[in-house]
Order: sequence, then structure tokens, then C-alpha cells
Amino acid sequence: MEKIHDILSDKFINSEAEIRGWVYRIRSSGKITFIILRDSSGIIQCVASSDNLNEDQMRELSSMTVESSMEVSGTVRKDDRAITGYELAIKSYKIYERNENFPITKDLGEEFLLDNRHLWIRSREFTSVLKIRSTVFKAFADFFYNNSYYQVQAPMFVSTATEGGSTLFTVDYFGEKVNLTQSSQFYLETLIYSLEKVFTIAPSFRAEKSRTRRHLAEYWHAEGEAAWYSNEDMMKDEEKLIEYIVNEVIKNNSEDLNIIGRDINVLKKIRAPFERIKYRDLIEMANKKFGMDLKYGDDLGADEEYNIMIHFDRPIFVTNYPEELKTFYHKPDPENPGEILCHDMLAPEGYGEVIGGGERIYDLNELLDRLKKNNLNPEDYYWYVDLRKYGSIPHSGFGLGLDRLVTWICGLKNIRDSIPYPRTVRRVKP
RNA sequence: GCCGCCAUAGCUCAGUAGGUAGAGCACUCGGCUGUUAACCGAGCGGUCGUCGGUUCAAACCCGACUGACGGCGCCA
Repeated sequence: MEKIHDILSDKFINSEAEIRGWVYRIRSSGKITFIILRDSSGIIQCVASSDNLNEDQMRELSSMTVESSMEVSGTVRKDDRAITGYELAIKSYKIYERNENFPITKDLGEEFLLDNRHLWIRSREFTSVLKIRSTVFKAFADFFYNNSYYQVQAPMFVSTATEGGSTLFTVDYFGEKVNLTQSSQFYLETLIYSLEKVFTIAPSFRAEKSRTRRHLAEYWHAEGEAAWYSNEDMMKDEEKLIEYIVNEVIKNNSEDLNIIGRDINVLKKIRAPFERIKYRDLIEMANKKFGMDLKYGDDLGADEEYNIMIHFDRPIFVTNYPEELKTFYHKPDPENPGEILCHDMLAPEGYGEVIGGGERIYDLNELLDRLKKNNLNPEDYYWYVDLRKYGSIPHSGFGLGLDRLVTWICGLKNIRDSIPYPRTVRRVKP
């Protein structure tokens, strides 16, 4: 049994091959039938003609339907008329299941495709996105393993918020109300005291009723935390990480990039280091060079990020946000009062934020002070506060939206198309 | 939560100044030995999202609701 991709080669010409998969396209003109068969590796045209097959077999093959499953064996030959350059002359075959009719045809509506997601993921384009996604997840983990980080796992049921606000899903936990995690950061911070450098890949849940092309209610959150790291140290790892992931995709998925129409040359420009721009300098740049109208203290919304990042062809780091724009645990910058040691990584081509990170406060009183200012009860965060009492050290971390990263790398219009089963405000099926 | 847009055949969409609905694809049958989302002929296929209102008459006008998509805010 061969994989289709393997027999698309001059080495296989005139040799016998046996493949199995699903009918991708079928065309018949009576005495000759073309069945394009697909498996996970690719597609190939299979030809049924009366040279090799009897009348009954010809009739049976000509009435096959899209997505029916079958096994085919025959001789491989080169033919420019075949969609992938080679074809297989069918000598024998076995049908596993002949479909009545496959619901998805050439006309594709958004709602219909979302309702039939379980079938749509078979499409050639989606298959390629899923392969790229697989590379991204593997490359993320590999990069950190190669850089002395340990992989850890944090709980999904939690009792404290990380960010504050009403963005948490509440679930019944043996009669007690608890939340689904929106970030594993605090747990990662506890783990650096034994492992020093840790990372995790886990879902995060946000109950925000966001209706945009870059939000999911359940998304894959890749987070890292490193002892003794400054904000700058963290950015250095992150830019190398992104460069590594993009390189792995270029190396392993060039055919997939081609199938989804993503220009590989755009990705080849993604080389570390990435430019670091202080928030206040970015505001000035946006106003002077890009004709925008921003004030110091404005948060960068989706429009702003788009209008800025459309001018860049590689990611940038935005650092030194004003204190009031970010959450309580960020460490203030001693050299720039009112600003914090943090960074957002914005992806180019208008994609915007994919990473948020920075240095954490490690002084006990400073943390208690910031909790108070944000109207948070230190008792709820007792275990997080404890870290500042027992061998506290400088450290930094980050959170990366893997689905956003895949969306950008694949050049997709909507984050929904980066994940097999997107969970959004209005959709939990299929 | 706010704003916008949409809902007609299994799918994608037309549709008339308000007068009882149409195409392409899919499917079924027939034709064709090199097709490329094949082509040609025929057939099958609809309480025009739901409820209510205006009218002699509503898919079309009005209202509410439901569902879907997009944008903002929030964030990754």
C-alpha cells in the first residue's frame, strides 16, 4: 500500500501501485472514467478504461460519487493531462463505501460550511492549513525544548482571574462555582521556582462576546515563563521562536502554502531581530508617518494595529506601554516613570497582536500596592503573592495566541479557519 | 453590549410598479474513449426563516422575533 504523494514521481513510472482513499473528483465519458483519489498525502488521477476492466466494472466505477472510499491498484504513468502530473491506470479496485451524495459541492456558503465543518475539513485547502498548524505546534514545543525549557501543565478549572473583569466562563464544580482558565501564566510563575524555564500549550477560555475575525471563545494559548529573564531577554527568545516556527513551516509545508495561495517569499522575510519600538515613539510614528491621529494613553485597537502593521513586512515589538493600559502584575520601568517593562508582538501585513508579555513585579510590597490600586483582594491571590515572599526573583513571560499565529502564517482572513472546530459566541456545533 | 448586513430548491443565487417562483450546481436517467469544478439532452426538486399587520391579493411593504455573517469595544 502506497501513499499518493510517494508515487507522484518518475521512479514509479510503469510500476504497480496500490492506494486507498476518497474520491476527490470524478468525470466520466462513457467508455473512460477519471477518478481523482485523495488521501492525507495528496491527490492523483486514476483512469478506468475498458483496456483493463469489464463492462460491469466500468459501469460501477463511472457511478462512483465524491468522497466515497475505495482502494485502487494499477500501473503508474506520467501524463501532463493529469492534475498532479502522474496517473494510475486502474486494474483492480475495492469499494469500501459508496456515498449517496456528498453535501458539499462547488458552491460554498459560510453558514453551510460552518454547519458542515466535520465534512469541510476534508477539503484540500483545509487539510493544508491543518498540516501547517501541526508544524506550528510542534515547532513551538521543539524550540523551547531546544532552549532548556520544561513543558508543564496547569489546571483548566481555576478560582482566580488573571486579568480581572468579567471575561470568565463559570462552571459548576461539585456544587461550587469556578472558572475556566483564561491564562496559565500565574501557575507558570509558580513553576519557575523549581524548573526555572517553563512553557505550556493549553486552551484558554474567554467569555467575551467578541464578534470579530480574530477572536475565539476557546483558543490555544502557548505561554512561557523564565526565571532571571528581563523584558529584553524574553523578547530575544520570542523573536527567535517566531523565526524558527516560520522556517519550519517553509521547510515542511511549501506545498501546503502553495495550495492555500500563501506567498512563501513573504514568509522568507521573517528574520530576527525584530524592531523594538516604545509605545510613545509608535504613537508619534503613527501620527507623523502614517497620517493617524493618536494621543498618548490611547490603547491600540484593531483599526490602529491594522493601520500601523500594514506598513511592516516583519513583526515588531511595542514596549513601554503606559501603566494604566496593562494589568497589575507588570513591572514598572525604573528609567521611564509611568511606563512598564512589557511588550506586545504585532504581526505584519496588518495582522496585529500575536504575543503579549513582559517582566513581572517581584517585590512583595509593590505587588500588594498594585493589587490594591486595581481593587483586587490579595487574599484571593494568596498563592501568587506568596511567590514574592519566598525567594522572589526577577522573571519574565509571555502568552502567544497559536491560532492567531497560524492565521497570519497562512494568510487567512478569519481566525476561525485556523482551527478545525472554532468556538465563537454563537457557535458550539459541530 | 452596541452598530451594520443578510435569510427564496440539498447548495449558490436571481426575482416582479405587490397578481400564486426561476437559473446554475448536486441527485436520477440517457449520450460521449482523455476529462481538468468536463460537456450535451431529459427528469426530480419550494408551507420564499417564524409570527403578526397593511391589502381584494405579500417572497416583495411594515413590525416583532429567531438564526447567520461582518465591524466596534475587550483581548491572544
